[in-house]
Amino acid sequence: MMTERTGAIRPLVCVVDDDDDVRLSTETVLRSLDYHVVGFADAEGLFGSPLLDQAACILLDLRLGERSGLDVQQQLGSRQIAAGIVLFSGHGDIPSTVAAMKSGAITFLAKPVAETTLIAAVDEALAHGLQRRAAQSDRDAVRARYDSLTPREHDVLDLVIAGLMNKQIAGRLDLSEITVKIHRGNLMRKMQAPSLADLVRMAELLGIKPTTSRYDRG
Amino acid sequence: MMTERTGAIRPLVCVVDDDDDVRLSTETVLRSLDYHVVGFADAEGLFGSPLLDQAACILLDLRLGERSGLDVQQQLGSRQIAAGIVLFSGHGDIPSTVAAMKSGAITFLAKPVAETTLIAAVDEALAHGLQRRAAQSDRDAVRARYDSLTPREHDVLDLVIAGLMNKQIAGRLDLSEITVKIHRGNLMRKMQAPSLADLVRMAELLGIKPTTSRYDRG
DNA sequence: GGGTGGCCCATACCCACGTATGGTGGCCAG
DNA sequence: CTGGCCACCATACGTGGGTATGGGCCACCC
Repeated sequence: MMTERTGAIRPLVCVVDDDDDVRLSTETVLRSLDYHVVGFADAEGLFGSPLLDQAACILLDLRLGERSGLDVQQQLGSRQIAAGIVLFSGHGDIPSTVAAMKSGAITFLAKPVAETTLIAAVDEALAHGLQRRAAQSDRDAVRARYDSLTPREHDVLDLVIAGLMNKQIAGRLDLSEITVKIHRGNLMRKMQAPSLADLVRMAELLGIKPTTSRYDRG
Repeated sequence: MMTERTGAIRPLVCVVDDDDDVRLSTETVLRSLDYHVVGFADAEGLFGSPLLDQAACILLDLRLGERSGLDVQQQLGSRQIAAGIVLFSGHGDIPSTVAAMKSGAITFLAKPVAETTLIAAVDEALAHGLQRRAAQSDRDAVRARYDSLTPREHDVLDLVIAGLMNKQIAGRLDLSEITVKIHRGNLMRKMQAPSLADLVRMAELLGIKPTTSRYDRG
């Protein structure tokens, strides 16, 4: 699956809690089990850290000063952070739990958290985070190749993955068939697609839906 | 998207609660808003009903006599019921909520449920349920065609979607190239795939991963 | 025993695909 | 203004894909 190995990155766990006692003790527990842990007292610290992009698991307190952990979670999502997120709280309620889970949290823990429970949650979050990270780096690589295509190549790709023949593509784009062939050959090379099947899967990965399809006009 | 229209099915909402008062009042509220509702006092009633397959939304009490609503939810999942599931409970706790959401519940409501909250949850569950139902019927249709293939056609399909040329497929399966072409033509017809691109997407839909790929042996 | 269906193969033909070679024109930046 | 990139097109050739025609072998079932 083309997983990325950027010089043996140890999976990173971020602990975000404004309560120093809770945060530090959590960090200590995890470090004793050989996890790579970084703590933050607030959301600003987390978002300001260059380590954020390496996080594979983020433990997030529901109450972080003025902000809600749910807001932070949303923000992590919009920043494309591919980490498994675990929320925890002393006064957690059901609506918060539902909101967190809907936004893709791995789990929601009630303080005080038993050590075994914590470990299980972290492990699960790490697994998800690493998997998401791998998937995302694959997708980014394909996306980069896709972005390197010229506008015309994009047009052709779109119709190619719709299953149209070169002749039909030429008709749609008001081109000669030979020109379509050239664009097609170029985009296959640029996308590094060994075959049409691979190209279709790449397009699926990028969420590119084929336009109209199968209706030709000579 | 090939959505199925089996004679104007009105989306069905199932209410499962052993408390008659709660169940009946919920039914009444929903019916007054023109939802199509059926109530059940226990899980046995639900699973025994022929209406279950038509359900697009299931409201499930967390406590159903001896059984947990979570068990029922699991069972619904293993029975391939494509409905949006909403759990609700008077004494809901966070672990239950997490478990429900992990299993794909739309939301988890605490009793007593405000009417607007209920409606919002039902609408969301219905939307999910109907979408899942449509997706599932599409997938089932493709699956049926896939199952109609002969073993040899399965072999060939597998290598076709891996992007191999007929010549390479013939080598792998120790066949003549012409035989591969025949199988290929037959499976394209049986799968009702207008093009290779569509075949690849069908295979993706069925979760068929291409074997090895791109390594030939002359 | 004859029918059905799966599996296999050959020749032959046509079309689709890919690419090489060679050329035109537009646009923009150095 | 020249070099580079994009877009466009033509002829030509080789290969890949699809299908028709015709045939052989085997297993299973009525």
